[in-house]
This record gives sequence, C-alpha cells and structure tokens, in this order.
Amino acid sequence: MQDPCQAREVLGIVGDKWALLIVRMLKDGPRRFTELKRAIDGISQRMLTVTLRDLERDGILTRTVRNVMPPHVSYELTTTGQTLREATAPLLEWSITHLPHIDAARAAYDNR
Amino acid sequence: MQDPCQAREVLGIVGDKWALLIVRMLKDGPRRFTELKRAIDGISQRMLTVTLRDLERDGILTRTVRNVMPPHVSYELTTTGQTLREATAPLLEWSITHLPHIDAARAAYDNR
DNA sequence: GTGCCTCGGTACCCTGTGGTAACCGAGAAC
DNA sequence: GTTCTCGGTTACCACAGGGTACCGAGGCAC
Repeated sequence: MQDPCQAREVLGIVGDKWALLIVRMLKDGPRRFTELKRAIDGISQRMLTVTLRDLERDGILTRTVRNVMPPHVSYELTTTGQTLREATAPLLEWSITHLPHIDAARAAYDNR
Repeated sequence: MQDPCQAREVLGIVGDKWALLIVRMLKDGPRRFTELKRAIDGISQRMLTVTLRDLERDGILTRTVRNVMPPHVSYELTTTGQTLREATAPLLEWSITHLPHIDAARAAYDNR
C-alpha cells in the first residue's frame, strides 16, 4: 500500500465537499469571492474562505487582492489547478452516467 | 450550477477517506474482510465495516457470505465499481505527478 | 453626520463523524 | 478447557467540520 497513501493525500486536497466545485467554477477564468459564494449553492461564507485558503496553500489557485474599497479579491486556477481540473473530468463524467444507477442501487438496498 | 451538484454527490460516494483505497484494493479481484483490514494501513475495523456497507449500498461492490466457521466474507467490485476505478485512475496519476509540487507549495505557504 | 449598504473575512459554538476499545459467537486447534 | 480466528457490533469520546453572528472601512443617500 504505497500508491494508496497518495490516494489518501489527494483526497485530503480535493476530497472535501467544496473543493471540486470551486475548481470547476474557476475553469473559465478568475472569479471574485462573492461571485463564487453566489454561484455555489449552499456554501457558507466560512467554508468558502476556508476551502479557498486550503486550495491556495496547495498551489491549486492564486488569490489576488486589489486594495480598494469595497475590497476586490479574485481567485484564479494555477497551471497545477488546471491539470487537476482535467484529471477530475473523467470522474465527473462517470458521475453523470452512473449516478442514476447508484440511486437505484441505494433505493433497492434500503427497501430490503 | 447543476453539474456541480453531481460533483457533490459523487464526493458523497467516493470522497471519504477510505472508499477509494478499498476500491483500489479490489481491482484485482475479490478480497476478504481481514485481508482488506491488514492491507489498508490505519483503517479501523469499524470504518472498514461502515465504508464497505456504504459501497455495497451504492452498488459499487458486492458482499458474499459463505456460511462456515470461521466466517468467510468476500468483497468484489461490481461492473459499476470497475468503471468507477477506471474513472479515478487519472486522478491517481495526477496525484503521483503533482503531489511533490503540492507539498512544496504547502511548505512555501507555511513558511511565509 | 448618520444610517445602511457591500465585500471579504474572522470568532465562536455546536453537532456529527471518525477513531479506540471492548465484546460476541461458533468452531477449531492444542 | 483454554485460546485462537473471522467478521463483525456496540459504547464511548475527542476533534474537526460547518453554521451563525459579527466586524471594518469606505461609499452613498438623505
């Protein structure tokens, strides 16, 4: 079990509830904090802040502050972030094709 | 934000600490409970049980009990599970190539 | 000048999740 | 008869994840 240790690490990076959603939101260029908050349904201000910080720390995205009033902070994927997004694409495709099947499996399991 | 809702769901399935490790362990055929427990370093008996149940519920793997003493229970990927493993392969590859870079980014960030 | 708005973020508190440890049941080995 | 194995279940407990409330500084209306 050496590779799987990396699997565990990669989940530490993208495995939380919001990271992939944020990465996905940034695929078409930089976005501002409030823009992300509005677009990602259900995320709290705190969780957006925390997740963005983590992703910045991991070098997935960059945080750019323009020191004006009201504050203007924008987030943008790094090249590493771009490759990450590409790597997660198959998983997203998988989810689109298989989620109905999984919902069915769940329903069947719960009905036993 | 409709696709990302699916991203959230897929994380509900494979996004926990252990699910991907288990899926990976099963790639070469069925494994027994204790075999998995020994192979996946650090997993507790409880978490192995819980995670296996969840994956079974989602139709990712099957649980087969041979009613003998001592008990013999084996787990095997379903075809859905196989496709999931294939879909996660790029992500694992990404992690192998980028984790050093990410560790470096983290260290740099923390040293500021 | 005094409310009130926006943007981005922090402080605090609570809940749920995951981990540890103990126990179980039935046969088999010694 | 004691102890081991396999595959769990249950009770308990700490910690992290996540929600809510608040903040600060400028702009703008009145």
